[in-house]
Amino acid sequence: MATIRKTKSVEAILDAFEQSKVAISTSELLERFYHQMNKTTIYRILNRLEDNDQLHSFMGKDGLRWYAKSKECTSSHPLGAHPHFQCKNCGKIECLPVEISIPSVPHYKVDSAELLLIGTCKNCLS
Amino acid sequence: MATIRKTKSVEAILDAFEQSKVAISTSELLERFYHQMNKTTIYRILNRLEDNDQLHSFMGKDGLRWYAKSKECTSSHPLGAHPHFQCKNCGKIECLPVEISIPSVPHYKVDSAELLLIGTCKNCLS
DNA sequence: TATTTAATGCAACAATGTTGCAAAAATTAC
DNA sequence: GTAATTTTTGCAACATTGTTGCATTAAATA
Repeated sequence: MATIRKTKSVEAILDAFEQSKVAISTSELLERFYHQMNKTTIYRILNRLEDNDQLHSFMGKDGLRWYAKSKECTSSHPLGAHPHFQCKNCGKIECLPVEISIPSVPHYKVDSAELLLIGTCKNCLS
Repeated sequence: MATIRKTKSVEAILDAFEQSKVAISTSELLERFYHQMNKTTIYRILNRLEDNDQLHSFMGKDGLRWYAKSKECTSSHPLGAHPHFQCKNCGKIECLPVEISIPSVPHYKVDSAELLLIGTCKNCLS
């Protein structure tokens, strides 16, 4: 695995994730960093950070790709998967700090799982 | 809910799902029906059939949208969700005939869930 | 400092999906 | 059956998301 250089662009993107408690969609990242760096660079940095396990990505209900920083828990569990929660109202996605048990399927080899819960978040309920 | 007319295009697409045991990605549907109907028509039929609960859709790991016919089980369970299995090797996605229990999250209202299992399918294992 | 390696910008492209509008097809009313 | 209404379709144009090749720049190493 090639090492990742901490360039200004990489730092800026990593910083966005440090600041954020929720996942960030690619489209928001594009908007946010469009003036600082080329979109190709944004995509490439996201890919690199995901390859490097610093970020993880998954698809939202609407077809957007979302990124969030990988927490410790991710690496400590081989089949480690935490669910994501997408709010129908505000659209935000959060990583839920819960471990889910991945069902096994007879005759199939299951490596990983993605669970997306859809509903209304704490904020939008009140 | 507006009624869906069973035009030739609609019949052709529904037929594809009757024939298929696995889910079908949008890109495959586009390829398959490109010569029979316009791509706008394809997208619109898929949307209509999903609104009508004849098909359900979900996102694959790679960012493609997949469709499969809704089985009886879907409507009988309000939170009804069956997991999907995507094979890393052949790329196919199947609906698993298993019911999953959707975890509840304190302070959140959960309406539905999508579970995508990723691994190697029966076919590719042998 | 020179050399090597990784990262970036840019332009072009590809795939997926949406929109408005006019034409065609299917229903319904008469 | 014909006319009026409603739904569906085709088409062109557009928007968004993402990728690729290549030249350039920046960072790390020798």
